[in-house]
Amino acid sequence: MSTSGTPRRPTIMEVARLAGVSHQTVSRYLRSEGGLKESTRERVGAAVRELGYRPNLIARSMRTRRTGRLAVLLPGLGSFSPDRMLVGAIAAARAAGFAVEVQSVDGGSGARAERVLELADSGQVEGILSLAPVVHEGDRMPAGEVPVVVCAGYDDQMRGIGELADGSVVADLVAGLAAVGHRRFLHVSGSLRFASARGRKETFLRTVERLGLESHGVVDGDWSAESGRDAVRSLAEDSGVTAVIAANDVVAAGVVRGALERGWGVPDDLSVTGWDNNPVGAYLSPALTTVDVDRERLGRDAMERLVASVRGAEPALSDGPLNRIVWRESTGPVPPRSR
Amino acid sequence: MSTSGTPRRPTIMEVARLAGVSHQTVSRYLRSEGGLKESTRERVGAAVRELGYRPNLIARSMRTRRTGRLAVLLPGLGSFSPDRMLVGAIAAARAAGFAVEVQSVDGGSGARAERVLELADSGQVEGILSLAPVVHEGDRMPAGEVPVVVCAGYDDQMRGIGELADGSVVADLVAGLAAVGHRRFLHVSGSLRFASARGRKETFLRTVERLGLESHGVVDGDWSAESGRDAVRSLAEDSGVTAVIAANDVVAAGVVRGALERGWGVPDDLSVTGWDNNPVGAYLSPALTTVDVDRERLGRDAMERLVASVRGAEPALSDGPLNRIVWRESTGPVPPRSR
DNA sequence: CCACAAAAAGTGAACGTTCACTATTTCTCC
DNA sequence: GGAGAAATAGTGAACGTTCACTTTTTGTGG
Repeated sequence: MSTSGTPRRPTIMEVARLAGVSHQTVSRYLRSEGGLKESTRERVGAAVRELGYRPNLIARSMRTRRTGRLAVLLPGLGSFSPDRMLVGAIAAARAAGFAVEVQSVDGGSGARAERVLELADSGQVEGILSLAPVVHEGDRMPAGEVPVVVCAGYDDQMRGIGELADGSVVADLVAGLAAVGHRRFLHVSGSLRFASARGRKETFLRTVERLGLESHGVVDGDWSAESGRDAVRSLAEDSGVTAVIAANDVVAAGVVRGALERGWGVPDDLSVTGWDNNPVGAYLSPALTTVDVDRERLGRDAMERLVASVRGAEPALSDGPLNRIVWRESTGPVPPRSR
Repeated sequence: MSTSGTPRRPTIMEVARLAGVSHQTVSRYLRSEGGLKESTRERVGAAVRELGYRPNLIARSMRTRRTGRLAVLLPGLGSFSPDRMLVGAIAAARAAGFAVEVQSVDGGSGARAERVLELADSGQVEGILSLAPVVHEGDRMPAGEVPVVVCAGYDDQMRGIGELADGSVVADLVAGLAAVGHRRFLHVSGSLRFASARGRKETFLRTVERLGLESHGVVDGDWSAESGRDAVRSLAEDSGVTAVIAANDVVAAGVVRGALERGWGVPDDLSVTGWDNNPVGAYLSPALTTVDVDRERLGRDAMERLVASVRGAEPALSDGPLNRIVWRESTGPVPPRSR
């Protein structure tokens, strides 16, 4: 316990005095700018350590007009759960030397657009990453200064990462089922306000066409189990559908339930796939075939794009598989007599 | 598009000039400090609007030595998923006028303790909320200046909120099962580094004792399905256990699986309860009895404690039920012949 | 109408750093 | 060893706000 009231933190000036140099030299030392004689560097370093000096980042921000802070926007409500993505995004930001300010915005993509503008305008952050859709009305785009990256959003910016990667796996899913005889498919999509939902839907349709299969169509859902259950309920008895690609595991759980309620066996009469690898899905009966997504990497990649954009550089995106199909019991060969 | 390069933002000085007052008067206006003549207030307001002036919060921070920012620490890895809590915490912080900086820390509680110290020391945040355990080695507690609240942590600070509330529901769960005849219970806990896991365990033991029931003991798990499955596997044939309280839904799914594998019916031979209300749990067979937790409120309450602590006030915590038992198919009356 | 108090407004410095210069020291080469 | 260049170090101002005062204006009672 020190005896004085508040033990004011030492400043660059005090370090300079102790080291016997000018404050500017200390400043250079702190920015590790080079151009310091070895002996000087050591003296300053010793002074810094002796005083326990730590730079005042706010004062620095004030002078440099850079905050070293990026904002991440989270959807406030709803089933979309960005946890792992957030962790990945934060890790990437930290690795790049940025702090992350997180905001969560209730309401739809319009509300988020408002917040994006507000943030861009505040001068508090150097870039903005939104993990949910953002729609800008008319010309009210954010001022040119602050880059914005939207993940799972309307913007096309993520197309190179999320959508295509997503897509290829939907294609694999369909192809894998086709390989065991399935010909007629149904897709229950997620909320189409999400790029991920749109991407999966489009890829589904493209793949079915490309492989010469039949689509019984797409039911536009909302990521809920109920939407999956309803989709199966409203299927005609003679629809001929033998495989359902659900938007995620929760929807798939609803599809399975709906099928069982109609007396259809899964996978004996109907194969069902999910998405997300919800740990509980492995314990459904039948255990759910699903897609394990490296959400952390998804967030990391998005953040890397943002950082690159802030710095005016090219993003260095990671490679390797982002999604991995986990085949389990809810999928199987097509039934002998197609229903 | 303006013709100049960067359209520097207007400062308080320019507002003052336009309004024909001193910069100090503008400053007073901005802080809505009162003591301004109505006519003056209007003139300044008009100038602010005309210039589109927005205060430079960094400059303000520099002078006031307050950042208006709180930090939230997230566990980097592991099954613990703080998403809804984070959303709640952020909402509460925003309502109180604070921005939130989120950090995620890989590694154990020791690593988090390091980060807490680093943050407390940085002068960048006025308070720290950790959503995962933090253990301080020896005397290296954070400097007195910056309040720290640990949610789901070793600290006793949350006891009034999380643990007791949790506890009461475990008691209800056990009592509910006892009411339909169960006498001998097993608890599969979560990782005991989490206060929530410890709280549920303690309450389980206390309740069993209080109601004059029998505990077959507690298996210390790690929130994983495997730990639940193992717990059931290693149960003696004649253990007499008819009800298992699992730490969460994933563990419960493992317990159910383990029971079915041994040929025990759920709930005919064994009742199983989970925790978290994982949406997929409703579609397990049997559908999982679980506890629906208002995680958002959990986060909000924790943040409210932090804000109160920063301001030296008493926290205004919300009331109403935090947890709600959802009875489903995985629980039922005790089997006629107790195994 | 004046003395005095209270209210309103103004003045200059300070917060802790970096920027844009200038001054000094050190090195290199003939 | 000395001129010139390069490396190193120093000086003062500036970033945009609020703090701690001081000055001016307005209001009040005798």
